[in-house]
Amino acid sequence: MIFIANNKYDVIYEDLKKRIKNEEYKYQDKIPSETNLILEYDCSRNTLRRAIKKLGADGYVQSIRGKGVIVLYNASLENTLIKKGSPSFSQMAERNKIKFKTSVLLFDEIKVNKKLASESTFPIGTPVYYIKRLRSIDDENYIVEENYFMQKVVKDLTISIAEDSIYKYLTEVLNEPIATTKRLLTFGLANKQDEKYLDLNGYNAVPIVTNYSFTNDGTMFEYTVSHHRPDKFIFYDQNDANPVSFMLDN
Amino acid sequence: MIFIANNKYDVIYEDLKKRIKNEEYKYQDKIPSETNLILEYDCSRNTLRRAIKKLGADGYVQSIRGKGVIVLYNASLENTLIKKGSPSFSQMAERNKIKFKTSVLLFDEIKVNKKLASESTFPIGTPVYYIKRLRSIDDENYIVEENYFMQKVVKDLTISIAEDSIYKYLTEVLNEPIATTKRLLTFGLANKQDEKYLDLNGYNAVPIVTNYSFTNDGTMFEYTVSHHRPDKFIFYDQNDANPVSFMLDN
DNA sequence: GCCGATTTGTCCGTATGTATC
DNA sequence: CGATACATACGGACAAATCGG
Repeated sequence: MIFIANNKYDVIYEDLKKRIKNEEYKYQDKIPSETNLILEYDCSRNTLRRAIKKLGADGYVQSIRGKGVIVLYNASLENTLIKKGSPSFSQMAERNKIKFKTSVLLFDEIKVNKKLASESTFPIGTPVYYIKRLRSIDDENYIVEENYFMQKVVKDLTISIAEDSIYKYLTEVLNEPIATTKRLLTFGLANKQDEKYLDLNGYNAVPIVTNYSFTNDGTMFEYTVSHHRPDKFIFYDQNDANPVSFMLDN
Repeated sequence: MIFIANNKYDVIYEDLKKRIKNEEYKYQDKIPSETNLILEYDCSRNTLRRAIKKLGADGYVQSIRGKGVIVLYNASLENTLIKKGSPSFSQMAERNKIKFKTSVLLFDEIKVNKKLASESTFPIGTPVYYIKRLRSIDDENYIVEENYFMQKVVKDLTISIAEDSIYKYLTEVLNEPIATTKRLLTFGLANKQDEKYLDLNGYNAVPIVTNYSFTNDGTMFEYTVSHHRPDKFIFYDQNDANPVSFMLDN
């Protein structure tokens, strides 16, 4: 899949990113000043700064007032990260890019009961699809997950759609893009289902990702709990602002 | 600690956030249009949009072109998240806000060898402080961590500083703020040190957070590996853009 | 189905403030 | 102190999506 940048600031962002990755600007180098880049890209200051800001948010550069913009991207760091885990296996991108083989273990229509309501925040009585699926690649199982989808949003779901891609069905058929996902990562002792389906490889616990997804118009329509294979799980973030992790303290 | 917003857009951001949290604008409501908010806050469109963008990045709202800006923040979802883990225990904020009791298990000055170089990306031969520390609250141990700090940046470190807060020393004494941290989260089988210090509570594996921190001028000066208590570990993010998680596939 | 009003998205130009050297 | 660099803020123009009449 080729990424097409439609906006001017995205074009500039992609171009600068390419230069950094090609090490035209290396780790700890300064990139050219705003003034020079404005001339080069023939754009306004706002547009250029927007591109720089995005590079910063993605961990490629760091702006320093009065000095310039410095490259943080470090090819050798990137290599050690890639050694630890192949980016081909991005969970963020999983929905639309990676070809998981998906087996549907259970497919049902239920109404939200009190217990499910308290963990999902769906109102009691909401009609939802309840699905259990197994995700695998090359006959190795990586994820066992339970999905709850609001029937009001994800209309006329079938097993064969659930075996393909519900995300694709949502965006391409129902024309309902996913806007935001809030995500919680915890670790839990493996249950019988985990033992049955996942190669635990000596671990007695698994990473658990809880997802709350929102449609473009702000409705929380999905609640999903995924149990991951523990030995190959990696979570990476290069952000400095938002992600917050903490521990239970009860 | 009281947060003081210096900039106009931060003042607007904080005010709108407060209104959302007070449920003046509730989940799925539209907030007033740009035009109205510009009048209310007596600001330019750019300034207002900057505040809105930040609210979006933090997961509070979602903008929809042609329609408006919709509230995603859901008090009841927030409550279920808080039930799972107290935000008082934020790892992001850990460095400066939370009072961990810190015991120094080991304090040494070493030069980076080949093995350390390959996992940290410090150049071979770099002089670093090598520190092992145990973090606890109320006599319960939560984190065992190994730090490597470049001596060129973190000058004249002592055990008593390491027992207090290296972050505070960096910012307040050396006047060297931390700009960015890249973070990797994995799950590994517990070693003898984990068994000795952490209450594993039946788990045979622990969450491992690997940190690469950069100074304001773009130097990677810290490499840290933290082993966390597994039963109470939580990682939360409400972002849709950057964080990427994936699994090893070798 | 079209049109006009409303709303957010993109882009431009300019002025002023602040930090660095 | 002056030159350079990024940060904040203002205002205006046009594009694109949505919605109601």
